[in-house]
Amino acid sequence: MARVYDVVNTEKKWQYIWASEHTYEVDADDHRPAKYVLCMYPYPSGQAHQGHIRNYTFGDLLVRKFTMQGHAVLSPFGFDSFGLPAENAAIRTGEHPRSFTEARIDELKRSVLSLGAMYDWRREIKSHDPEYIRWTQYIFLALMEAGLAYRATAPVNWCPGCHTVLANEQVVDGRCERSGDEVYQRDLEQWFFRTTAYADELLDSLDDLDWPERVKTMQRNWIGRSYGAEIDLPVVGGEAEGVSLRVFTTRPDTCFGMTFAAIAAEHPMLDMLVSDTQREQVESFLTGLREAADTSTTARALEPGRTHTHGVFTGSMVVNPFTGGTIPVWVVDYVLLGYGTGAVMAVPAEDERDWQFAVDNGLPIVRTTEPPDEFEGGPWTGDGVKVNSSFLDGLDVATAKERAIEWLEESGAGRRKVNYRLRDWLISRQRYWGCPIPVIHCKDCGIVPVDLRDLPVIAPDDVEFLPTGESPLARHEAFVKVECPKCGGPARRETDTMDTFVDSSWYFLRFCDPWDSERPFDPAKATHFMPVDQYIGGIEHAILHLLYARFFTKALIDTGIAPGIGREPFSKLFTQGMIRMGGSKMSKTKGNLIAPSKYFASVGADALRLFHLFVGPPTDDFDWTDQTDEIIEGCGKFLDRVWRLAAEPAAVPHVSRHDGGAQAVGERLDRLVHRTIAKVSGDLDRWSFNTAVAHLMELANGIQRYVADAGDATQADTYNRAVDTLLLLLAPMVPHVTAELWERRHGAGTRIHQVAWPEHDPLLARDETTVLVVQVNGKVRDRFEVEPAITEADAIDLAMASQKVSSVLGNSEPKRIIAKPPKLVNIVI
RNA sequence: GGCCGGGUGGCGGAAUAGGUAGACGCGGGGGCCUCAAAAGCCCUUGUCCUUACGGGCGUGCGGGUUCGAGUCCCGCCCCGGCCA
Repeated sequence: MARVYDVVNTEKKWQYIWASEHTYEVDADDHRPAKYVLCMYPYPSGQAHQGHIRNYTFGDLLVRKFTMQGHAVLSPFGFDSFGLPAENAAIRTGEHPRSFTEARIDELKRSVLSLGAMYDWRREIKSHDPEYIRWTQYIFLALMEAGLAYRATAPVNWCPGCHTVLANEQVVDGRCERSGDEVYQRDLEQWFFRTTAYADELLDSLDDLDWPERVKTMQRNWIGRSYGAEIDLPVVGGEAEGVSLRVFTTRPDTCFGMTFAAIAAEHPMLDMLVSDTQREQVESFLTGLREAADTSTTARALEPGRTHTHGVFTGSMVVNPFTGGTIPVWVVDYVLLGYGTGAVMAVPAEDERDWQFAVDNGLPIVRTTEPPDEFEGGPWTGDGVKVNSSFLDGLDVATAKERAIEWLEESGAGRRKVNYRLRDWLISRQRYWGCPIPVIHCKDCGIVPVDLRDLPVIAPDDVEFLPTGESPLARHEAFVKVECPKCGGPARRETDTMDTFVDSSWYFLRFCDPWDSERPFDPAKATHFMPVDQYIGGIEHAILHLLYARFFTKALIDTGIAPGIGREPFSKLFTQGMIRMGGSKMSKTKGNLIAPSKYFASVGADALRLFHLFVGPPTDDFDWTDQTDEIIEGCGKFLDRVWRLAAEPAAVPHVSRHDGGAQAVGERLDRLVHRTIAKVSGDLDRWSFNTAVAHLMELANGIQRYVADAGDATQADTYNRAVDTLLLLLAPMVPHVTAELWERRHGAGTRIHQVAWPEHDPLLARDETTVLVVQVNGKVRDRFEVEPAITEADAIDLAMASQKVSSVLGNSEPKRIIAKPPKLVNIVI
């Protein structure tokens, strides 16, 4: 597409100027009020994709606008550079993950620079940088000392072929996605962060965050706090006689309806509970489960539409402490070990799945809540009067719950209990390309932290990447064999690395002071910039990343690493929509990436940025289609039009002829200018970028119309005011072309992005006239141009005088007239 | 199954407090300029009826509230997300 200016060189010129003038580098002692705008730091996957472009366009718009509004905006950039793809590539091609990753960082950085997005590159962070590793490890040890990092056995997805743990995403149909081996659950010693210690705070303080409700709801569900009771059911007879099976329930009011107990297949007590007569049946049930399961941890949870539950009797009986009666214990496929105690009291009458199970297996059903009259049968989970429940009879559900818990605590059979769905965060990965966990295992001293002076622990480069999947570190003798820091005896270094979510849980704090060589960051500098005023990223991080980052912030405050900062890291969160193509998310794996480089080289970064801003609401997903290139070209054409309007101010003569007509059109343009300032400023504040662009297009149309209407009476000052305002309002969106035009208009060395954001004059921004709509029975019949201050009486007179109205009215008398001056008069007949 | 979004021209979308539905743009049609084309500029473009003037219909479907509903309420269909 032919353009009216040299797009590529203009953009290169300004990118060079901005970098050399350090405009967007800010420090903690800056006198201007601080703002912190942050886009989620990316995994370096090579050239930027359109999702990145969209993200950084939004971020840069805010950075530049806030700067024009007088703020010192902290706008850092970094790379989440540890992770699986680099390691898998190493196994495949033999290339070291470091060189693989750094090549991709360079590529991504080039895209970001070509976009003209402004960052304080002095602060750049890479997760795999030894300095960053040092402080990540330092924090790990601090959490360990505070009891927030601990070691425990946990069931993991184990691939026997690869000798490694797999993440749930790596398990496809019960098999390892790479080797194809059948995956099974296995217990392994692993490191955890005690996220559950903050469960209540993580949940409760969501209320005050200016985040999308959707994200807050997802986090609330993920934490999943529920109030109820824990009940001990004593086992009678058999091997487990005298032991109690502990169950959790949110419905202690239904205890009198408990007709059996159900436990998860992995429950540690299961073996003890299985009687000799039932052993064979239970074994075959468990084998069947293993075969049927896809092995993700939630595998056997009910899938949509699944109506049948399975299980077998264990042969053991337990006592229902409320009734004193005995009930059977069944092992079932619908109870998961990970939730509550891994065992539930089954109340078929008041729980969907218990009902289904009781019906399938002929177990008794006892209602304890009276369903409403019109109820047709099945489980009733709502409120109602308690029945068949001894001392609870006649109460409503909420009161009965309280009474039942009181009874449990008095009798010692149970206690009030708050349960969470949230688990502690398992951070161990049997991987090479991650931050090494800085501990040493000594036979005599146990787990010994690496001395702070010896940090960072860096994985050696000379490891073999073999397609076994086993961590290369475990086979590296020189790395593994160490002296115990405590006793000096022979010891083994930990070979697991940390989940990459650990790196991303504190990078926004390191950005505040990335040069600190004494500590992770200076708390005073962190306090100056934190919290992040605007955090921008994809909805895919709505749960884990944001939850972990919140956990870290709180934990770093409580361990004394970050005293003084606010307990919530991100005041405002914006989650942008996805770019899709052919119905699926645009991604490298799907091979449907549209590289931005081709646009940088043709229409330019400004046109691409304008397109992303203009094409729809930033929250919405966007479908990339055949038509998309035409829209991008349209954005380029608009910038050409701006260029023609703005390039040569001298082309418009100052004519001192003052005829009334010319003055009126000039005034009309002035009003449009001020209305546009008001609208665009408001739209940008509420993230309505698409309408902001539309209003700027209208302003450009208005300027063109002004020249056409005023002809040789065009006033240079009126014209120039309008054009300058257009450029200023466009400057955060399309920085290169506006910077160039501004310099041409105002002289060498002038910088549009250092000019103050325009303010509107409320008097001028007000409409001089407005359209009064006249309706008859709600149908529009006529319109009049009126003054905004028109009185109700005048409006009605005007309406009644309308020819069109009277022809519709005919002989009918108006029954009622609703007047809402100056917008509307509705005549009802 | 539950919860949360969403459904508006040929297309992306606009309508901030219940008051002109379709801003702005893409695409289409016509014109000017040109030897011609590209670019640019101007007009036009929801749909149906009408030569025209004008009128009917129209925001997923069916009801309702209201002087007035894309917007609020009830029921339903479809799409997306999250959770079970």
